[in-house]
Amino acid sequence: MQYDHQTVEKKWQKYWVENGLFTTNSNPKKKYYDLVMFAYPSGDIHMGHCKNYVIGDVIARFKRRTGFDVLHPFGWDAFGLPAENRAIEIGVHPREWTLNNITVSDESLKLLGISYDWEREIITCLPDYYRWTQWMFLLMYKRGLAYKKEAYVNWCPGCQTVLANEQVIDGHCYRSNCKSPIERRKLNQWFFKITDYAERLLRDLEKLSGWPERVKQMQKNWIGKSEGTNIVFPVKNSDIKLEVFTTRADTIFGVTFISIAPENPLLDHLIKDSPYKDAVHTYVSDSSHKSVVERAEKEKDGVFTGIYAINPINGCEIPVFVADYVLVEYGSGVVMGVPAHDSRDFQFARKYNLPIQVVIKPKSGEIDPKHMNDAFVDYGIMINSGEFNGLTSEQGIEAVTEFLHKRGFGGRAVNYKIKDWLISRQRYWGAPIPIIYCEKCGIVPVPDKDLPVLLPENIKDYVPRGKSPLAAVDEFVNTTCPHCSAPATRDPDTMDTFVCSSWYFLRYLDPHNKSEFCSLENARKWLPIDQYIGGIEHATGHLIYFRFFTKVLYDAGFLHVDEPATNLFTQGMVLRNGEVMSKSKGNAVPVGPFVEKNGADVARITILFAAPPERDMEWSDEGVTGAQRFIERIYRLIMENKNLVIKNCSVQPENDMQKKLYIRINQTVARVSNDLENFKFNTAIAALWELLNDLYQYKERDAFFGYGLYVMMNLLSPFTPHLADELWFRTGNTNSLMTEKWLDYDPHYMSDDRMVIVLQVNGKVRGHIDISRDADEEQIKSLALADERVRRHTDNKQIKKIIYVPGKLINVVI
RNA sequence: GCCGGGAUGAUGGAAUUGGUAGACGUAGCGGACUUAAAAUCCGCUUCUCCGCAAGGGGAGUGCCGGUUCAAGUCCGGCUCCCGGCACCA
Repeated sequence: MQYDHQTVEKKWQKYWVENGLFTTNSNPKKKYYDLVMFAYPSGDIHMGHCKNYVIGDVIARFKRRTGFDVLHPFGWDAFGLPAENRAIEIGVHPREWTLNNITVSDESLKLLGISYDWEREIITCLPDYYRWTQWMFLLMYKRGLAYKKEAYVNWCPGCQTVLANEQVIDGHCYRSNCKSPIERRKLNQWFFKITDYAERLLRDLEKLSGWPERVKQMQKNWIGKSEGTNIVFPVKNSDIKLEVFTTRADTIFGVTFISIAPENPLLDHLIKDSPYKDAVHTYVSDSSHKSVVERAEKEKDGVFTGIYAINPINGCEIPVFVADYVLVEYGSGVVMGVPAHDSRDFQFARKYNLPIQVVIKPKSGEIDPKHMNDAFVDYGIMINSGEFNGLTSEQGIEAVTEFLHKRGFGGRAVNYKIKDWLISRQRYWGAPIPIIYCEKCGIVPVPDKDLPVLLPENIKDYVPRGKSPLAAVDEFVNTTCPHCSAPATRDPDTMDTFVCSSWYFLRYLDPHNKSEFCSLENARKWLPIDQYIGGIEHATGHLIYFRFFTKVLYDAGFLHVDEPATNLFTQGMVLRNGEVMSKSKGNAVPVGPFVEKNGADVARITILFAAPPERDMEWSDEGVTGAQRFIERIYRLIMENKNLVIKNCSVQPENDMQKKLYIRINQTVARVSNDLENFKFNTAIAALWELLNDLYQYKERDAFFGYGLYVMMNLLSPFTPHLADELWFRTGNTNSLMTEKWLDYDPHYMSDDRMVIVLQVNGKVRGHIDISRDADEEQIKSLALADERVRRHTDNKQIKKIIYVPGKLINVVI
């Protein structure tokens, strides 16, 4: 009896859609928002992409059967560079390429039987969607969270555009087929002020108990909160004050120089009368030509500015250097140099023969300043520090900060590593920034009523040349000022696609709303996301951005929640031959042909059974073989016995064999239900496999056998929905299992009334006794001591004690 | 450097949180069915020692040590691997 997956799968896919089984109940009583990260349409999807979707689908199908109104939508993150690069290569319009990819990929998802509510599909490159992306920009602008500034930014020479910090990996472009070394350029760009939310983004991580610890830790590191002191160093013979940030105010007596970043805007003013002006300019110019990586890897160097600053704690004069190991964007872009207690400062001081003044000694022991090889960076006891001598570093930090604060030389300060989010991109295929520049009125936001600012379609040249291709489209750029109607120009840049993806989860809630991105009513119905599923690679990008957007919308009164997702699950990747599955590596398994040959349910089992879902899995032919056998064996067994299937077993088990099977059945219901709640799909399938093996072994064709078959097909439905529904149908039902309530188990038959007690002597297993569950401790002990194998080890020995773990084991200690 | 996570048979992986290590699958071996093969069904498979056998002993979850009647699981110290951040002052 051969299982004809092709016919069966098509039939049920059609049935599900025609009967609206994937359609969301728009008035949920008990809502469950099950969301997988949407996708970039870079071609047809392959099995590597599908793991995510299969996991989401299992959850959706399970939750529906346990009484939830499930929202399970999908969509496409459709703007972005690959489409544009394709356009440059082969001349097809990015829109056409993207929409084609979406069409074929949607088809593949349907072939796998993923239960998306297709009526809610969203595509970010369509004006209906991106008008709201633009609206989000304007909201940020109105709330003072979008601003334009001239700044040093990450420039990708490959993509010919700027990138956000989150898109620079080890000094290189994040795009896997670019990876160019990032350069620094000073450009006038739009930023989102995510730093205003740094503290809340950090603090609220505590609320996210349903998020993996790893992701929270990564976000914490990324936000990088650092508490310390701002210290003001007045400049000698000048009104300029240099402010530095330090976490080690206790080392202030050891400051022997100050370093300022070459890009620091204070610098020009500082050196305007200095005789060392030219040398400084040369140094600044040199370092501006170095890439981020080059600067990080070279030896620390700098140049004296000819300027001296005054240490506010003791009035000492100290030289000011320009040094490009100082980051302009962190703190104030000026640092105090304490060579004795900071490794970088130590190297710098050695190179330029600056004094190394020891002011902290270890809590036990001494430091010999003459023979130091490196800085002493640990906390210790303050020395050579005047009235502060003898304080511990912890006390010293407090005391010095307090001292300076009282005298107006600074005070407590907090710094974050996270930087404002640069969202301008000098590329075509994105949502245009809805801003107009007017000579008279300056920066003018496009009024809401004029949205969307349409991306022009008739563009001839996509090739990036350092500015947006839109700058060359006169019909687009030239407009009139919304304020004064004078001729004006549009911003030619488009937005980072991560802006589009920061709010997409809201559009699903109300995808056809023409007047709002989402009504508050719909937001209240569905938010927060109950389960979000996606890749770990988004930990410090998208997963921070969408939290940021949620908080801004909450503050503006558009949402009632300030965190988007209560639970997050990060799935592992799909590998083949040891490498991540991808089209470009040539190891991808395309969906269409695989499903044609083996079936969607085989694909689903292969993915789910190979490894726990959070771990990387290797796609192997052996895995496919196993999944195939699993499905065939179930089909055969149930079809051969289809007349025996019964929905409940009203009889009580009469013999041990029946009881054993009935217990197995109940245990399986419990195990599978529990595993489904905990993302343990591999062990859930293993439990089903055990039940299957037991059913094969069971020779009686009685009610318990028939019930076992019934339970089997029921529990299968989240994993292999086509097979399950087909069996359900063939055993006399006219509906889909999707609309059947999930099974309960009979609590009276969860375990045998007999138990197996493990017999140990000194912790070593020596035997077992099979005994009634009501047996008391004394009875068991005496049986254990009488056991032949136990006696072999206890005879002629003195028994010290006997440990009895109820229902489990007995350990005789000799 | 800092912060996470991990290491279990030939192999993917189980193990109710301290209580029979190796569930389930794959591969391999053997058996049944078959003229034969495939498929299917049924068994065996951590290493090692004693035994013709039934059976019995010993060791074993990266390494070393500890706690405990009992450790893959807890504690201390390492080794290696993977991931994140990294000139953050």
